[in-house]
Amino acid sequence: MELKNKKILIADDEPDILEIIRFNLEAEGYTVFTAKNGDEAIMEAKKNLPDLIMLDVMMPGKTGIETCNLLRLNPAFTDTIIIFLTALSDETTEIKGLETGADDYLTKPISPKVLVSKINSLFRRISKEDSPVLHAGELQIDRERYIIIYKGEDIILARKEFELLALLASRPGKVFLRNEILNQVWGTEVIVGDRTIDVHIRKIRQKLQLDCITTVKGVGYKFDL
Amino acid sequence: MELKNKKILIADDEPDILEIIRFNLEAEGYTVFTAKNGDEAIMEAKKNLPDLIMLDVMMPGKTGIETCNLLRLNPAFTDTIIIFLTALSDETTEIKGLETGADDYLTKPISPKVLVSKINSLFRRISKEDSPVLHAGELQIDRERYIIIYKGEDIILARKEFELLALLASRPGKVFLRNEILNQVWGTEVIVGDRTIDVHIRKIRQKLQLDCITTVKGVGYKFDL
DNA sequence: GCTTTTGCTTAACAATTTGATAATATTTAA
DNA sequence: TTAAATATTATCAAATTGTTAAGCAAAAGC
Repeated sequence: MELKNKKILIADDEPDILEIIRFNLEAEGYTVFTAKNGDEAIMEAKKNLPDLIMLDVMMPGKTGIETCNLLRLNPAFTDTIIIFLTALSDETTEIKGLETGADDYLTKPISPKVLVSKINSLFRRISKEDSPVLHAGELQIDRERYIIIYKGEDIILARKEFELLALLASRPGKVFLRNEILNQVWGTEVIVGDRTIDVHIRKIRQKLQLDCITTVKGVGYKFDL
Repeated sequence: MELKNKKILIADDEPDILEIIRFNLEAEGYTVFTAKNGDEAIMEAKKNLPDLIMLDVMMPGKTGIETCNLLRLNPAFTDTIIIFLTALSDETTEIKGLETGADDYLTKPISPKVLVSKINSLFRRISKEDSPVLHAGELQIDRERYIIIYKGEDIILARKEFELLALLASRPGKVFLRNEILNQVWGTEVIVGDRTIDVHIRKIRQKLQLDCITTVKGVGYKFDL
């Protein structure tokens, strides 16, 4: 479920719409934030730095278009995907032409399937990070295909091993404390013994045949090529 | 980057614009040709038979609109996608209304993201209308006739089996979470048991006699040839 | 209208993989 | 050196998926 590392902010004045969209996108594995109006959307955007922002065009206070223009003024949001939600009735050329700084638009009523497929395809086609592949030297970590590629060879890791390696490799050089690792890979509720991490680290080292994980005694582990 | 087998011709008198567009489209995997004016565009079009032609409206000599009209007279270009590039200032009703024989238009200044997404979506629209057949290696999935063709043989799958395979094959290599599968194939309202997906997967594997679906334990399934 | 077939789901069980632990060996830093 | 931390290994339980058969409803034949 937490496979997609993408944040989406939705702004709409109708709570029902917010919930429907939230439900469907969370089911897809996205992290969802919501806002009731343009001002709130801008605040949330600055706070959470979403990868995609969905703005209802007709909102009390600032319209979606005004909100979009304000967001685009901020360099932090030049690369953010912005899409509009519009009722069929106000589907003007302006929105159709996407001259508003938005990347796409959706018409209400929203079909969950269309919503999800559009969002997915936007991430797939527009996002600068087109593939969810993490490159670290000769090593590629493909979250989508759930495989490791080392020198062209596919290496298959079990889930915990994969998540653990992906975490470490997400910030090469950074030392992850054992606690951080436990929280990120196992979650906060699960309690496992002391040696569990070690065993998984060992399996990764074994399968990769590559000395890329360094032990920092008394502290944690780090990934380095 | 995936290689799209599509040719795009761009005509604009400003070399900078040509290069920006060329760069972005080539990065997307398109093959790009350029022309400095209307006459050159017509020559290049005849020579390379592009799938899409992008014409600046304001060009010395023939305007983009005149060029478009001339191209449309030639039967070779009746099915070619033609879009206009226009500055906001000369965004006349004529262009907006697309009464010119063009399929769409883009306004300058051009956002690379919008450009790429528009081009992609135009191709997507056309290709979907053209053939609802999904090719994946030796496998063809015909959404319209609801059949699978493998090495020339027709394989008939039941509806759920078909939809499941079509989903997985829509993005070869991508691991679909069980949740994603349930949402896409069964919908969000329906609740089915744990083993339902497995049973359908098994039937597909059985009927296809082909090891194309890989289990990623604890994660989901993926299609790979 | 009745029967047969087909498609879908479920349940029960088998097979497999994964992950955690314990026990032991080894390494490291003070 | 020595206590603490980590590595290694084997083992076992739990989680996950595979397989099969059966039940039922809807569709298709007769």
